[in-house]
Amino acid sequence: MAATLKDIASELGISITTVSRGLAGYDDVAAETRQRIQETAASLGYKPNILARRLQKQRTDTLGFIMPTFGPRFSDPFFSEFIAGIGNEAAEQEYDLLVSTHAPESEQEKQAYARATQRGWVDGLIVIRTRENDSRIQHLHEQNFPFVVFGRTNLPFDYPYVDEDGVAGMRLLVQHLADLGHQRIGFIMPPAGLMFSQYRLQGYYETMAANNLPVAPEWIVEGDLTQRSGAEAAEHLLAVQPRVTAVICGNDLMAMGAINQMQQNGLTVGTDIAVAGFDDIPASAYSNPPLTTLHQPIYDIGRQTCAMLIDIVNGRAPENPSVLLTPTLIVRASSGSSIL
Amino acid sequence: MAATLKDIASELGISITTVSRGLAGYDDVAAETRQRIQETAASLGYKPNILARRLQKQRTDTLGFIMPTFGPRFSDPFFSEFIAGIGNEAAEQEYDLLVSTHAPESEQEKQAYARATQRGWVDGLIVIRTRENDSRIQHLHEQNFPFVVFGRTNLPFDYPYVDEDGVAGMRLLVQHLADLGHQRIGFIMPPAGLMFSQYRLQGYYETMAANNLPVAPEWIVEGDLTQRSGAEAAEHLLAVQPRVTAVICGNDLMAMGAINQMQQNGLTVGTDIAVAGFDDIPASAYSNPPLTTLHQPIYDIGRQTCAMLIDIVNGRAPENPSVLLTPTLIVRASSGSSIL
DNA sequence: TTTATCATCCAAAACGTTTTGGATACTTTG
DNA sequence: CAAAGTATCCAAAACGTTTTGGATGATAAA
Repeated sequence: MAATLKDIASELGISITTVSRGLAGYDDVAAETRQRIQETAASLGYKPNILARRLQKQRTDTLGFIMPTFGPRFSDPFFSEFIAGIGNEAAEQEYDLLVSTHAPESEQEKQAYARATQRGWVDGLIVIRTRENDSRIQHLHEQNFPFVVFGRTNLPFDYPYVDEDGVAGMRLLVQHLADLGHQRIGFIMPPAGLMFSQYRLQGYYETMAANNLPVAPEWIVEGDLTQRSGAEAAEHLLAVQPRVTAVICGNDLMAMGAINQMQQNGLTVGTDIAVAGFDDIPASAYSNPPLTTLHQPIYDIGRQTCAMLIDIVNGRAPENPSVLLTPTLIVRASSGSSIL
Repeated sequence: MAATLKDIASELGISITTVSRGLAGYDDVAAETRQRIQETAASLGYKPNILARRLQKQRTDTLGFIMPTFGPRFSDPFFSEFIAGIGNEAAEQEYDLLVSTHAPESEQEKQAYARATQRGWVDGLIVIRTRENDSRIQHLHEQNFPFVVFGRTNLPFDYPYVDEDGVAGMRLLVQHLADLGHQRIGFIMPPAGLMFSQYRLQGYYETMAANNLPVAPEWIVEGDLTQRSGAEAAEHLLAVQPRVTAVICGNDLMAMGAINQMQQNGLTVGTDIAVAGFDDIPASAYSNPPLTTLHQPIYDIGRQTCAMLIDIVNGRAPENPSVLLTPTLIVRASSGSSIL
């Protein structure tokens, strides 16, 4: 059905080699011959078979991205934006992007990584949402398979990564609230197994201490990054007396859940209680009240991560294999004004 | 470096054929031989080369999905959820998912579709956000390339699709508002080029007429599905006198932008003015006020679309190649109570 | 005239798998 | 004992490309 090099060659009565080289633009084929090759190729509707080409070239020109997500009802806008970032960068550099979703630490996830490191699947992988002693990174490192991580982990070897400085980010948030006069500041933290939770928790402790503010253990509640868990965590937090006057949430989604819960409890967010998020997803500017948060350039991080991976896949050393970005504080109404 | 069938064969002093068939589980290889093959394969860390296998089998076991998105700052949660749906279904049926993003109707998008229909790229494509005389569907149909559409278009041939009944959906929304006593109902519609806009607009007109409610042209404003455009559209709408008492938005994101804008203008949404959205993204339950909207099971639609495509790719006729789903109305506080 | 250079072409190998169509030797059946 | 069946194996072709290492004849330089 579909035309191959052989079809063009026999149509023209020349060799497959010449057709291939003519199409590829080598200069050892006469201009006139090339012309005829191109014409026949066009008239036959020739399209190269990617698989054959890839098999021969021993590379897939494809990057892989395995999203670590829970359950079906899943729609963190973070992922849309991140995929757009890596996808656009990949497309510009003529790479394909293979995407799959698996629950973190699940058997399927392990299998997906095992498959991905098989020869011929993808040339490199992007890893996100790092975990403690991240088994994925361990595996990729052992297999000596090309990868770049968005995030860091506590494994005793080097690997290329892009990450935001979670400690610095939390410092900005806590300091902002402390400056407004808050003394009892709660923290709805992301899942403890995630590395960025640890950095943010560390930043929280450090900055509270730096301001001579005590921390009660009940002020720290763990969520799972969904609105629902934000609401539940807020419910717990509000029951603790004396009540916290400010709450920092591990991401914007949980912040929105928390705000909703507080409002249902009759509190006015921004006045009775301050709330801050983390991520600055587009929705955070349009929530009611608009959300104080930390801006992370997810799209750009995606691009940068992907660009770094493409460098590595091509054997080029990235100029900086350890990128640490400082997020910027976005103050909106949810954190209110000074309560002093 | 990596072990191949040839390595195993020469190690064992048997033929490649036998190794291949032994590994594949054919019964024309002795149990004892198979045993030895498996052991050597394991000890050599053999992993089949996917490309070679695919080239031989003449299929990629890969599905493609080209997201039609604008600009960089893009994070419609719709896409995360849809990708999770098709991704999980694909993974379960052992298919890979190739994802890329391109601006609708752009040159890159055309190229992406042209590439995707090349032999060896993907076995089938999923198309979403259908447009009038959708060139993508036209192209795929002409090429006789396997695809399934989420949405419909106005082309004069049949193609497999899953869609929600936009007319019925709008009927539910308009009727809900009409029943509450609203007579001047605005519509922030999605981009006119998208087919679902047309259905929703049609449902709007029909149901307004069915309730003997006049429609002023100024009540219909077009947005681009982002919060920002929802806010801008609301600004326009609020300037029209006599003011509308209710606004239906083409998706939840625009509804949130609109609500935000109304609140900035000092209106209390749910009391002074009613607002409804479309999609029921998770955030809509946690907005302030919570959003009346139409629920669409995006994740399930993704799964269903993908399952249908896999059927088609394998030459199985899907039992129902034209699925039309009726969304369900979710009433929350943003539409308020009766104003009569 | 001989040698070197150049322009143009191509046969064959290679990438790593699966499938086709037997071959071989051994066992069972009539 | 011959014929048929069975179990086990494999050489070669095929998938469609790119690359290697020349071959050929014409032209330019010595």
